[in-house]
Amino acid sequence: MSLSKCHLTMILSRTSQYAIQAMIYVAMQPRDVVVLNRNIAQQLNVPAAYLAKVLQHLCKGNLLYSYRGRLGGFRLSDTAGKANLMQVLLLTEGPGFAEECLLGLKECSDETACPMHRRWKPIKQKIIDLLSSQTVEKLARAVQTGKYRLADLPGVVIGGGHS
Amino acid sequence: MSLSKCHLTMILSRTSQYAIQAMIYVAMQPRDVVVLNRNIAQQLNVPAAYLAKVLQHLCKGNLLYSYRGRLGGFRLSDTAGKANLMQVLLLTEGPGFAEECLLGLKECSDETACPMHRRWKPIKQKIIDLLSSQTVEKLARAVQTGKYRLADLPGVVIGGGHS
DNA sequence: TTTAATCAGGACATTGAGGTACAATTTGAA
DNA sequence: TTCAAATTGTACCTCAATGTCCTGATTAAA
Repeated sequence: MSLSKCHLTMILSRTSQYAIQAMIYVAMQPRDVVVLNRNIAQQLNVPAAYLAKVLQHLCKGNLLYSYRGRLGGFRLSDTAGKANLMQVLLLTEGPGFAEECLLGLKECSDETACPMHRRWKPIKQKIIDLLSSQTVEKLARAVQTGKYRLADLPGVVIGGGHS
Repeated sequence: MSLSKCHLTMILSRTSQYAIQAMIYVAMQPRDVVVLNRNIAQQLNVPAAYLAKVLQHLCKGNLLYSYRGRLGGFRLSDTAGKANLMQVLLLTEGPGFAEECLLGLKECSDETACPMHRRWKPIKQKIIDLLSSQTVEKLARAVQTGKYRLADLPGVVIGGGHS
């Protein structure tokens, strides 16, 4: 019986969580600093090889710039600081990830709804509003003040790249 | 690259969705009617063999009674009508499924929080409140009025068991 | 020009959720 | 007593998400 031993998804995939954490971490660095995948993975305590793929994806979506070769690494794209979490999730979860019916019906709209639809809709909207209102920059600053943590380790360090 | 082709989970696993749908469907039947797994699966348009496992699980959690042999089937347990969705999800998602940090941190509480914690917490509470307030019986009645749909097919039929 | 460091990308391994198949068991009815 | 119909339980299959590994391309510095 493989039921009820679930991985506790609740909204965001592991991939999306890594993506958001990484974006925040990169945004915490000075703008002229290029950060290594290795350092990001270390600081966030996530698997480096997998994180590399996620970062690659964020590059394709123009949220990060990557530099190859010696002294290479990643840095925030010019517009990424103002990017909100919905924009990040658009890349990692795919478009329309917030459209789904709570009970899984293929058709579930105001016209033809599941019995949870009416009460679920405003909550879903609140989630979307929250994710849309939080920018990468804003979250990075929140962590820098020391009030919040990013990784499981307390006190994520600034630096770990080369200028 | 297998990223961004996700299955659009958003909160509930397929298993949980099946469980809730099935509970509502069974609750729509007259109390002395025993419903066949086959009929539930047909009406809800979900795979019967898998649904059987989910139902089995709901029996272990005392939300359903099952009767074996000829004229066997499932019916609501004595208390299940008053059961709310959190109680169903407790079985399918496991305990503590609503505890997790949005960004995936192992440690994320009021004392040591991720940068989303403060704003996420009230929304999570709203979700929990909603799921706690909706009982199986209430949802079943809502579908019976015809205002809401349960399955992808419009108009789920009552009956399909034997008394 | 060589070398070291870094990302890019493909191939592969692992894991768990979702799904299928079938034998064992129980039970009502002929 | 026998049989058919039903659940139970177990074992397996499939697939996508996650994670690992390795080779190649690229670049700066020695």
